[in-house]
Amino acid sequence: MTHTLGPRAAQKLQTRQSLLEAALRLTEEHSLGSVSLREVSRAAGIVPAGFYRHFPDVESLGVALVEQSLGGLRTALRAVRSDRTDSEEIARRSVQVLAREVRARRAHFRFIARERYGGMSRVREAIRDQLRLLGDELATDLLSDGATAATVLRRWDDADVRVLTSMIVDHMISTAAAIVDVPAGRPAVERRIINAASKQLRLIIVGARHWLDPT
Amino acid sequence: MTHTLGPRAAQKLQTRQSLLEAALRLTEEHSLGSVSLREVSRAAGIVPAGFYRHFPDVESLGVALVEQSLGGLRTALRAVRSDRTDSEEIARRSVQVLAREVRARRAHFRFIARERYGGMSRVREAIRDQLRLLGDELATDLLSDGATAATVLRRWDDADVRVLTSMIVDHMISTAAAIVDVPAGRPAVERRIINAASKQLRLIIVGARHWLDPT
DNA sequence: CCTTTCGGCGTACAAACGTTTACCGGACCC
DNA sequence: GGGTCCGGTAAACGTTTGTACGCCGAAAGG
Repeated sequence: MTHTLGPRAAQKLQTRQSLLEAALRLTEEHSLGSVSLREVSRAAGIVPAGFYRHFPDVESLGVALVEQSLGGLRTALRAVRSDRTDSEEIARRSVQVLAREVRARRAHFRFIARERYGGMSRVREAIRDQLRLLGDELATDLLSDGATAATVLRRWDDADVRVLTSMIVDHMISTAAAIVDVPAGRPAVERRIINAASKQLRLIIVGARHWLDPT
Repeated sequence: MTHTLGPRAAQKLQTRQSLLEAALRLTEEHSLGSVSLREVSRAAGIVPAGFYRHFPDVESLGVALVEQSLGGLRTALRAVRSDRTDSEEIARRSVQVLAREVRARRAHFRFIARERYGGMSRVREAIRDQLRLLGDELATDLLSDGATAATVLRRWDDADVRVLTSMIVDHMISTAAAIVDVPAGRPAVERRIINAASKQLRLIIVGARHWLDPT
């Protein structure tokens, strides 16, 4: 039901995408708040006034960027979890997929890490919303019928499950930020970070498994 | 051995402090990178040119701010851990102290959260160094003679201990960021965050305790 | 006491900024 | 085929920016 758009709308979308990519490129150096409207327009190859044909201000462009970035991660992670149910396996694969995603779209994740706490308020808000969604999806997956984690987690309070999943999501984003921060072309350092992240995630899982144990 | 300074140097220190506080106040709205030299000078009550008498640029001011902020947290946490040795107790008290510190110097922590990934490179670097120190101190405390955690952790690989402590430090900063993000005057929300953070920290501890368990 | 030091002031300037306004030309629609 | 829509352009505006220069007056120091 996607109406194929005429050359008109297609060209507009493409320019919009140029703006998004330009902003992404520029945020590798300073945060979005200090990227000027003129700067991003220039990098996208249009005149400053043209910017307003797509976004009312830079902040709105940021919100669009958030949705594009984290939306992609969400669908990627959903795919990972759909075919496997063992929690240890899910953990290991999740970190792998995260690392792959980060490598494939490094600038996107740098942007998210940058703006999560540092950005303008509407951008921060958009990120928080997307991360909440990520946590919700993780929770329903962990509680779903096939999941081995479900046998443990079903004995938990619902709120506690959310505490767990939000911790996992937080850890995921921290890991992404750490990977992004590693200087380009140092695979050894990156591997060390991924290794640590896997251990940390497994540690969370072990903790969850023994959460209700006596002593 | 602290030479009491004349009115000359005292006044200079005070102006410097005004600059730091002004920057702290301004970073509640935008990140340091988009705070202009003129803006912070104006807020501190001096003329733009006077700024150069204290810092060569805004970034250097940021580095000074990092040391003041995280230095304070480090000494506060050191005090907490020195008199108690039970890990569960340490965990609970650490979160309490963190919450107290955050409440007492909210702007400082907002600044750290903001700039940790979003800031200018030298500022990010300074934060990373301070957090590494925090992790190191935590590691030696946990391995020290009196600590109950030591009986478990001494069986670990050193690198794994560092993986654990860096995770705890990360979690601490995330918690601080979350507390800071809560709209002012909503103690219920803040309490919920602190509660969740305590549970998460305990979960980490439980995980660590059972780390080497079979299955 | 007389000189040096130095934190802060005032002025200046070129550059970059956000935003507005009028205009162009090709896709769009009837 | 003719009128309308609309993405992009060009020029102009008032502001704010970073940085440089010379000056002042009081503390510091011999």
